[in-house]
Amino acid sequence: MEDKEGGKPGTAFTSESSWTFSGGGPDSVSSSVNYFFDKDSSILSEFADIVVRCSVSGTASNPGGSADVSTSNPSVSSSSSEDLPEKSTGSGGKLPEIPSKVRKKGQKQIRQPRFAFMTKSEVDHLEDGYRWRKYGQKAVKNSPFPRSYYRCTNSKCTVKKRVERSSEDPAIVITTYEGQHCHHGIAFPRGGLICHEAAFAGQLTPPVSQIYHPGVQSHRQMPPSITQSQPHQAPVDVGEPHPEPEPTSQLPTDEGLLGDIVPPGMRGR
DNA sequence: CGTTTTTGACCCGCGC
DNA sequence: GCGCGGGTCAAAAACG
Repeated sequence: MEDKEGGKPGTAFTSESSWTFSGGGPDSVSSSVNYFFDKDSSILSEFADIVVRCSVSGTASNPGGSADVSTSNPSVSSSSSEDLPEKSTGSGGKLPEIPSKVRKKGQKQIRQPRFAFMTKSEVDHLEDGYRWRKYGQKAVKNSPFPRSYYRCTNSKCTVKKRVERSSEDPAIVITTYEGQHCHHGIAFPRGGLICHEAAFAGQLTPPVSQIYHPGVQSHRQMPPSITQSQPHQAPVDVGEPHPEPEPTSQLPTDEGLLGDIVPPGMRGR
């Protein structure tokens, strides 16, 4: 599967996008964003340190994204920061000899910085510039949609990603990144670099302001990312495969979305 | 042939 | 203490 072209996955959104970003944990979440999926918010808050909620689309329930963002909320959990000591991600755990897998899980793995955001997209797996390998899928209790677990293909990188659809809105994809990439991005054979979004994903720690890079698009060298049931997304397209990052205008793909996620306030900063 | 996806099973943490 | 839900691993299959 590799890449088929990352085509442009979904893109149904075009209208305005409203973003709500909250950093610093649940507190902020509750305070700033709540108009869209309450439930989700709880979920997100659960996730964690940073939660970025983006609702794109049509519903436009948002007044304009202009503001709710607390703006600078660099409070992005400082705690998690830094690189976590390492996680072996459970993988290391499975020792063939040990009857009971002693995974890190047992040790209560250290919580890695997590970053969750919601995206309205048809595809579940959003491209962020990194290569991910799916290692599991599980049915979620409250949602008819299964949750997929991805891990960065870089052997040295232990970043994980969780993708699930909102039970409230199937169109909303909740992506949660966990951990930080220890590599710059993937240098795909095609020669692309990584998009900042990816970086953003990997740097959950730093101030959000840096996280978002609207201008950056990606050169999708990654697989379409359609996982699971979705055979292939409709060729929506809007964009061209040009490697040149566009100023965030119309981001055709999810990645674009990511790039677009930047709340107005943040962009400036 | 190599890599990724799929699927079932196992284990752990938490709540009741 | 038991059950439920969530998260991860591993083997097999599929795909490029």
